[in-house]
Amino acid sequence: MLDRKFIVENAQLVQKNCENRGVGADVARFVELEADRKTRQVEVEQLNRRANEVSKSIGQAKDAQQREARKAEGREIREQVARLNAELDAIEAEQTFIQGTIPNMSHPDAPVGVDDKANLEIARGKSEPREFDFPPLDHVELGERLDLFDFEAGARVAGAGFYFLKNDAVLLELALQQFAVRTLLAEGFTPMTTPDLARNDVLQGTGFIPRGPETQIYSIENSDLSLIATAEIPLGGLLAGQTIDADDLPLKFCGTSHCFRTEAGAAGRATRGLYRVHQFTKIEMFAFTLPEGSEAMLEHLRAMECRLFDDLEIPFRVVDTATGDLGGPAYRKYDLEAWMPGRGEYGEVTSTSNCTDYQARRLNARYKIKGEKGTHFVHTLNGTAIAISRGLIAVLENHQQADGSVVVPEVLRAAVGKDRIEPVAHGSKQ
RNA sequence: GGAGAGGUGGCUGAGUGGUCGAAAGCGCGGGUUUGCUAAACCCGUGGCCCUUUACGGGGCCCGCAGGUUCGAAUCCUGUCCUCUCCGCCA
Repeated sequence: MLDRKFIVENAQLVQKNCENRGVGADVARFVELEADRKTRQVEVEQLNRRANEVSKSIGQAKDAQQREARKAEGREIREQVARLNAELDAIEAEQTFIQGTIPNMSHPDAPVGVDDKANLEIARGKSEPREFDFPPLDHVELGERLDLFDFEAGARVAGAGFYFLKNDAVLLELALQQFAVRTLLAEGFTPMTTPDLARNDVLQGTGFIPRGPETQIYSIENSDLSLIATAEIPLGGLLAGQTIDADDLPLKFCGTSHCFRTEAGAAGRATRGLYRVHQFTKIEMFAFTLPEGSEAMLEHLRAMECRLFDDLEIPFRVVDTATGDLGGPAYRKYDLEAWMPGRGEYGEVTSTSNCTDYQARRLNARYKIKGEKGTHFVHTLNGTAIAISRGLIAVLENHQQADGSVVVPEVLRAAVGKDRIEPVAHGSKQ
C-alpha cells in the first residue's frame, strides 16, 4: 500500500496513476476521510491525556468522597473515548479498504496503456527463433511421443489443469532447478526452499487477495492459510514485522517452491498442455534493498533472467510492462517472453518487478541506519528465475528435431544425464 | 493428539493493579583520564504517530486481539508462537 500522507499530499498524481493503471480507486474519499480521522485522533489523544491525569490524581485524593468523584470522572472520559474510538475504527476500516485498492505508483518510463497490448519490447535474447524445415510440434504432442506427461491421470486425480510429469520430464524439471539454483548461488543469492502455504496476512502484505470471487488463491478451509501462488509470498514474509540493519542490505534470495493458482476467469484461455496449470514448480528470485538500490537491482534480476534463458538457448524478447498490466504492487515490471514454436508466438516465461516500498509497508519490513534515529521501509523486488512448466514448453518446443527427439541444452546435460531425449519405442512404454 | 512451562527494550533478565516505557547487567554512542591500545569512571542510548520554526509537549506500544478497572506488563478470555515430557510418524 501507499503511505497515507503521500496519498493526501499527492492526491492528483495518485488519481492520475490509478487511471493509467485502469483502477477505479476513490482517492478523493480517502483524502476526505484522512482529515476526519486526524481531527478525531487529536480528540481521542486529548481525552486520553485527561483520563491519565484523573487516574494519577486518584492516589492523591484526600478522602473517599473525592476519590469516588474522580473515579466517576474517569469513567465518563473513558466512555467518551470508547465512542470516539468506534468512529475512528470505522473511518480507518474504510480508509484501509481504499488504500488496498490504490496500486503502487508507476515508473516514469513505464509505457502508459490499459493492457498488455501497450507493453514495449526493449530487448531480445541471443538465440534467434529457428527456421524449422519440418512442421514443429507443440509440447503436448512432443510429450506424447516422448512419454513425458500424463494429463489424463492428472485430471482423474485432481481435475483439469493438473498433470503428472514422467520419465525425462522429471529429469528435466530437476535439471532446470539445479541449473537455476546453481547459477543464482554463484551470483550471491541465498537458496531457500519455502513453505508452500502462508498465512493470509502474508498474502495480503505481498499484494495477493486470498479470498473472493476473483481470487487466484486456493485457501485452506477452517484456517487462515492459503496455498502460495509463488515463492514471492513466503520470501516477502521473511522480513514481515522485522527491522534489519541497513548494512545487511541488499539481501538476495532464490526460493524454490510449488505454486498453486486457481486460474479463476481464465477458462478456455490457452488451457492446452502446461501453459496454464493449477500447480507448478518455480525458482524465484527475491531481493530486499535500500530505496536507492532497487532500480539497479531490478536490472540485475532482469539480467539474470536473460542469462538463464540465453544459456538454455531459448529465443525470447523482453517487454517493459505497460501501466495497465502492472498489477497492484509493481512500480516497474519486465517480462521475458519466450518463443514457443508450437503456439507460433511468444509466451510469458518470467516476470520481474520492483515493488519499491509498496509491499514492505503492509508487511512492515523496515531497515535502520546505525546511529540514525528512526526506521524506513525496505524495497522489495521479485523475479522469476525459471517456472518449470513454461520452461519445459520452451525447452521442448525450441529444441525439437525432425525425428521427434529433443536435444537437451548443453547446460542441462549433466543433470539430465543425456544429450537427447528420444521417442520411446513402441511397446516399451510403461 | 495429550500434559506442562513460557513469550518484557539490540541481548540477558527484574517487575503480580497506580509514581513503570519499564530495574540491573551486557552491548552500542559520546566524554574524562591516557604516549597508543586497554582498563576505570561519567553521561547518553527503543519504536510508531500527532503537535511545534525551534526548544519542547502529547498519545500509543511489555507476542497479538478483546475484556475487567478511575487506572493493566501485572487480573480474565481468545489467539499465535517457543520450549519440555508423553503418544504417533516420514
